[in-house]
Amino acid sequence: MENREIAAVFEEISNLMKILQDDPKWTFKSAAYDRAKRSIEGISERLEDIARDPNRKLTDIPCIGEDLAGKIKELVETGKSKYHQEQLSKVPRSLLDLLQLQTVGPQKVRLFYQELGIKTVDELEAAAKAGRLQTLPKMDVKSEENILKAIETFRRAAGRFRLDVADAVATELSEYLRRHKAVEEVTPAGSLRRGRETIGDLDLLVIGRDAASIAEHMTRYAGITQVLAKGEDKVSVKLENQMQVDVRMLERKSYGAALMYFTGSKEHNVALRDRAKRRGWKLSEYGLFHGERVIAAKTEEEVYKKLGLDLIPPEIRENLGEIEAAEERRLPKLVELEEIRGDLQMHTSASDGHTSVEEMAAAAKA
DNA sequence: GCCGTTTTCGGCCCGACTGTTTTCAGTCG
Ligand SMILES: Nc1nc2c(ncn2[C@H]2C[C@H](O)[C@@H](COP(=O)(O)OP(=O)(O)OP(=O)(O)O)O2)c(=O)[nH]1
Ligand SMILES: [Mg+2]
Ligand SMILES: [Mg+2]
Repeated sequence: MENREIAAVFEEISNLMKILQDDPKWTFKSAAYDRAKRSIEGISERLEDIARDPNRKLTDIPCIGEDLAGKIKELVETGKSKYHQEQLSKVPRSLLDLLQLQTVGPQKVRLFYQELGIKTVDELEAAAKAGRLQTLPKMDVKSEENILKAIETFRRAAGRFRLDVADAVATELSEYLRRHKAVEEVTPAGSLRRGRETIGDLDLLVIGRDAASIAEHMTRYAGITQVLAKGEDKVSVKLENQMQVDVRMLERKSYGAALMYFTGSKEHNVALRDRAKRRGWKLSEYGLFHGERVIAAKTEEEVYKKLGLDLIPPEIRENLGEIEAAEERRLPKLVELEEIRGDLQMHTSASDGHTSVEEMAAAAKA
């Protein structure tokens, strides 16, 4: 069984828990399955190999404890997890699709299912078109329209974008934003700044004087098909190529804390905020605070320093040990673009090449 | 369900936007 299949099972368990809500600690357990899923996705080695190796421990993997190690073993050995199957048997599996829709979370999935017996996206669409959703508590015409839009988006299933594609869009949008006179600085953040291979959406941090007029400027960009949300501090839009763009406006005095927040990852942010909290402080996108007093906010380096950490490069901000390394001043020195002299790839007779490693080496020497 | 320079039990990040909330719930970043 492949890692991504195991991750998919954990994701389903997490989502089923949110829908079922029959475990008193479902919020935390669901989050634990989520973290385990993300942790597994970041591992290059096959879990199956670790599970079968008597000298290795699955519990050495972050966010995997005794229980989840057992479930991984069970999945590797039998291809199934009893607990997963049990949870699946309680509700129709298609409810998991509903949870993928924007503006539809666990509470609404439960509401639609319990009140109207809605099990599938098609059934939800029919109910929305018939105006049956707006009669429900916490619902109205607008949220019903939003759901119909979300269903359209879901059917087009944009998926994730390659880093270079997202980078090109970010460059163009940044140029557009900078044309507005209230904009002082635009910094691409999120998974793009972390240099991930694929990008789910574009996150742009904008420093400027007049957030409201910047938001207005953003929503007038020509390539926009839908404005998902627009408030005083942030705007979310959908572009023609189905890419979502989240634009967050903040003041320059918060630049460092803001960039840390918007660069993430989520897991890294949660770990840092927890660390601040333990020290009696509070960390948010506005800064690091002791009560009302600002301890640090202007630069990333200052905020990390006050937290007792060396500046962590965006590429490794995943809460997979980098915080401990930064604390002990043993962060790795990452390879820089200028240091890359070229790209070399060779196939030898060990796989599908024609000559042996020895012959290749001899030819290279000659 | 995981995890530990305050804990092996008892916590688990913090804030913006939307809708109708009249004091907040749900969803999302
Ligand atoms: N503190 C905190 N920050 C969050 C949370 N969710 C997202 N963020 C921050 C960190 C993320 O890197 C950043 C952008 O959110 P995204 O959902 O776009 O995630 P990201 O860009 O990391 O990945 P993506 O490729 O878009 O799926 O916002 C959260 O629940 N808490
Ligand atoms: Mg993103
Ligand atoms: Mg985003």
